[in-house]
Amino acid sequence: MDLNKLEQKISSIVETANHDEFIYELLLAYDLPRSSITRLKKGDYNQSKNANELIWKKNLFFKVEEKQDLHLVIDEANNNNEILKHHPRFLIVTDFERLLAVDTKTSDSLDIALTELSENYAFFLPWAGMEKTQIQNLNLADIKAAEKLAQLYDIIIQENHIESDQERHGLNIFLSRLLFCFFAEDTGIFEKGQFTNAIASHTQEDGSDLQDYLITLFNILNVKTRDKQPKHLKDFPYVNGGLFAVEYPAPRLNTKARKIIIDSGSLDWKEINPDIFGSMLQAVVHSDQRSNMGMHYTSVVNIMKVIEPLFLNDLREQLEKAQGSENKLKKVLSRLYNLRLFDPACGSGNFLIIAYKELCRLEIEVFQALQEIAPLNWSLAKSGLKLTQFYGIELDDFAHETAKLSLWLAEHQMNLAFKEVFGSAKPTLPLQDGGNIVCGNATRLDWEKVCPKEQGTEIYIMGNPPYVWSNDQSTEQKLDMKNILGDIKSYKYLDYICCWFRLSSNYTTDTNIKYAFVSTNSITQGQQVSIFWPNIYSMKQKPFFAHQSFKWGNNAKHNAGVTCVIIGICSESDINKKLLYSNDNVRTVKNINAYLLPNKDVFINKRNTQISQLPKMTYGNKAVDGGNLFLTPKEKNDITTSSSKSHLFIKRVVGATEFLYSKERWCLWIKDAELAYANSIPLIEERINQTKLSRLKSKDKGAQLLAARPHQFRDTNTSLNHTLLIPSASSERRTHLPIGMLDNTYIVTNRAHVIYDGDIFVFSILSSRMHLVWTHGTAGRLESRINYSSSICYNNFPFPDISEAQKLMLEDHVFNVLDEREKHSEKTMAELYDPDKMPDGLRQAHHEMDLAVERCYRKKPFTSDEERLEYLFKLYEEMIEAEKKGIKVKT
DNA sequence: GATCCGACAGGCG
DNA sequence: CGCCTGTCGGATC
Repeated sequence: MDLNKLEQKISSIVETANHDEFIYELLLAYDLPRSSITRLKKGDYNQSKNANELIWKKNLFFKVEEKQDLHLVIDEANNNNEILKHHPRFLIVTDFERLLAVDTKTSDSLDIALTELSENYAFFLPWAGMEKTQIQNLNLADIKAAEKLAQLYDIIIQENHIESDQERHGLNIFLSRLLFCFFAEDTGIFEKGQFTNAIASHTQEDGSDLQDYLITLFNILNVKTRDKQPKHLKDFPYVNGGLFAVEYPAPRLNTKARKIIIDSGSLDWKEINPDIFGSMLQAVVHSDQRSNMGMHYTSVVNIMKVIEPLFLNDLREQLEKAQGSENKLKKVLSRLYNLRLFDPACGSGNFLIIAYKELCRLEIEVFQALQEIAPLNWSLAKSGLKLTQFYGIELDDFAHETAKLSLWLAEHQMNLAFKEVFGSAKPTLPLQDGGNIVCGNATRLDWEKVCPKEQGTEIYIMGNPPYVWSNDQSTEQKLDMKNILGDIKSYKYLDYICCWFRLSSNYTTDTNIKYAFVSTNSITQGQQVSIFWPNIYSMKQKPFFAHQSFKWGNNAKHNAGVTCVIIGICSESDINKKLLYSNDNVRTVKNINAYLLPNKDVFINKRNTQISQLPKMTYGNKAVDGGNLFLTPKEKNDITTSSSKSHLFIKRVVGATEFLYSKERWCLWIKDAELAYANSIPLIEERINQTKLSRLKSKDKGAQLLAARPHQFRDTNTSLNHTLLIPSASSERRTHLPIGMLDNTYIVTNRAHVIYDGDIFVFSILSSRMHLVWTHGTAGRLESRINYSSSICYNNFPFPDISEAQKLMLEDHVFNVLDEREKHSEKTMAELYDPDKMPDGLRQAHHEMDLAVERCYRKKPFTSDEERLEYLFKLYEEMIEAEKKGIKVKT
């Protein structure tokens, strides 16, 4: 929804629409379906029997009332069950002079002159699917400005030949300067409206001389003294500051572009949030990102989660302790001025901007405290914070220009805040040196050149670097990985973000510098942990605070689908306390390990044999068939009715979904010797051919080789008797892993792990709380789901050697659990193991089985999952030690 | 030959 | 559109 257009439409409705059409036009403006509105007009949808009234289920109650007081009318409607039973979202009454409205969901109300309706368009945005909770933290000024810019950008691209990097860079600079001017004329840097008024009155309507005009103007902004120029140019103040220092071309512009520029003057630029706006702008110049504007910018909430524990809380504490002491307060000031903040993946600079604003607020507090105790010395408060304290690296040229610009805008906003408190502030113009934002690849630049470690400074590194897992890394990124992480064994399994952790640790070595990043949680789970983190630990660096997994979220229309963690790292010797955050909880813990658990440091390595006396677990059968070897019940039926012998080649197939939700699925399962016969059935032959084609098309060499036997899955494993099944990905909410026990007629796919013909008692181990706790602690995750693995989770699971008698006893419990499941054979496994719906009998059977399994470890019962995990980690280490020495652990 | 993972992806209410 | 929960097969060792 284009908010600028919406606002315009509403204002024209108010001006021109006749009274009968008013409400329908209004609904149309919010993009409600035209056909529904037509039927509403005809009366089909109108639930009201009264004249001058309209009730549209779930959407609207509308009444025209020209005699009574509108307040009484709307209150009455809001208490009228005949109206409310249709659940209208909005109640609106009007006499076409004033308009009153109530949002029945939020109880917000509106009481305005009808002419003010367009300014209040946001009130009815829920009609367009935008809830107030969504809009609340979202500045509509940002969206509207970004939309305007997008329109302008599109015209410039059409009218100008922009292809080379240099041309693109020129355009980026131009947009950045234009933005500055809009902002400047709305916030007192220029005269109010000076920029757009000058364009309106001194350039041709067709836009033909606008290009030259802007080039001239931008040049003048860089000149300190003017004389010969005409007055309308001379009146602009001297800006400088690098923004206008170098002469760049301006693009050709046309009538429409000129109009957009002039119209932009009426937007609310002073309401712009430089942090978020920058991210939206980025989407303007990358048209592929338009649909998800700002998907990857970090929300202010998450930025605070990084900077507060990293340095802000410490500064606040110091300020608290300094209250009443001029000396101590002066120390806080000098500490503020010696801070250096460095974001090596800064995007459009939102971390730096938020940090800058927070430091300014702190500085204001310090000055207030100083004025209180020594008013004579501190009557003239003058901010000493400088943009040059902020450092950044950004790959994208436009984003890096935006970051520089946004820092200036933030500086001006903070100057205004300063002025509000102290009555005066340093002048914004001429612009001072900006932030040290470098455009380039952070993995290839020398960070010490970007942000030199000067004596007496206190440096913090922070940000939200890019997450790219191995399969998605570009050739370029793979090269970066090799350069930064190449010395680490199996580094190719790591996420791209590890480059930033490595480089930060290198930068931080032998200093008291601290760093913290928002990261994908996958580097703290599964296989990446033991590949990556020992390298950081060996540099004597450790996490000193961490946020456990939380779902990524910001105000973008479409959020990125990823679950994040935040990790703060510094030299071990600099840590005095460790804070572990989970959701809204904080606790001080003795240790934060690389899994971000409050346990001792462990690294669970992949291994391909079992550390305990347990049978081999493998992966289910992988098809790599483009879907052609799988059959729905209907497809299976089509084949079996076409040929009487075809059922010989069809088997029931089970992956995680089929197992958990009792879904029926079949597959072709053909032995080499039967191939000729199978091929004689046309429906089967067709599928085999399609499989071959699909395999030949694959980028993967292994898949291409498989094209030689397209009648089969890549793997062809089955059991003689029974199969234990563990879903590879499954919900983390369950209190027990849903383990399957299948007979030998089933084929299991690679969506599940399997133990073929293993001892029955193993079922009890896999189902146990002990194993679940271990799994939660060590396995990889799909977001927050369990991504079970054999080489990390199962093969490393410590379980004592037990006697035959104990095995028999565990088996009894297994049959107990299976019996309990059988009692509810109509239910799916997902229902049975839903923590809210689990039948009592099954829960009890599992509980007894848990106790039996736990007695294998020790006599004393476990009292908490933390205790269980601690015990398992300890036993794991002992078993690894013992294995090295070639002995067995006594349990 | 074996397998871990997804700035996800698909279904449902 | 937000919530819930696991497909499929590439990239890696």
